[in-house]
Amino acid sequence: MTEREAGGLETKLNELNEENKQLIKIIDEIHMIIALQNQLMDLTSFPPAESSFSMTGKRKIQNTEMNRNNDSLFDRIHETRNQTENDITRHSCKRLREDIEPNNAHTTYTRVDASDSSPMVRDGYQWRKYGQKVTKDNPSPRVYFRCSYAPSCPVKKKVQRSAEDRTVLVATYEGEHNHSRPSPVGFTDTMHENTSHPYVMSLNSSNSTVTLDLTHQGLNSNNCDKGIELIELQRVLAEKIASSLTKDENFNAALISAISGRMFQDTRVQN
DNA sequence: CGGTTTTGACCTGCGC
DNA sequence: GCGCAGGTCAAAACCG
Repeated sequence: MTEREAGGLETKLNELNEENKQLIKIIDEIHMIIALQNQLMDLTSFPPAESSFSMTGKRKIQNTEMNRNNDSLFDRIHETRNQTENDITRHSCKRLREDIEPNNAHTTYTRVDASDSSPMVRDGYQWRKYGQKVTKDNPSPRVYFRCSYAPSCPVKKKVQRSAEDRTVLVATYEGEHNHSRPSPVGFTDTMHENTSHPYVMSLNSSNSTVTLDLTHQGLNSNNCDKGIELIELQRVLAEKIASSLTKDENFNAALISAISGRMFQDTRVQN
């Protein structure tokens, strides 16, 4: 191989690396939108204040605040969605994470191994257990966690297995972390959790675009049974997406290039 | 030894 | 006022 050919290849690899980074960032944005959508679904699924749903005084206050925040959350989701669609089109990589950090209580559903008795939901943050209680409507104990950064960080979460499907962990988060995620390791787990809500995803492999339709809100994530259905929906969607992508020659070529580029980069670092 | 987990006791709100 | 249920506290045990 001539020096000129090697230089050309290296330039191309660098370009592919850059494109790969942009794609990763776009995927991050998509997951952020899904997380935001989850919050919206949870908020909109709360019963109205005058409903017969039994709540303590604290819960009533929380609901009032949540309803007040709904309009602005709708706007933010719409705005974020539009921005991400534009970003995908032009391969922009502006991050949205700081803008859409959750500010209210929200619930996530996580499917776990049935043999796994641990109530831990890995979400990248460190938690300290401070209580456990068996509730009336569920034989599985509800476990209470506080953020390890407490008392400076006010975030709490409750984790309980679903009464209907014990392979599903229902985690309810309250408050907002006032610090950065201590470790990026758990982030993919969080994304996994946060995909357990309805959305319509379509793939256009010919021009390498992915479109998320977040307008589909026919399902209510507050209902546990539907939460489980959504997990199944998510699984089917993921399979279809994977199937579509692996059949696409352009995607495969890009993936191979990206991986080989990364390997080349690692080799250079080691040298 | 310091941080975390366990677990029974205690507190609070709500319905009757 | 009483009982119930959910949430929190705090001392002891545990662990790295």
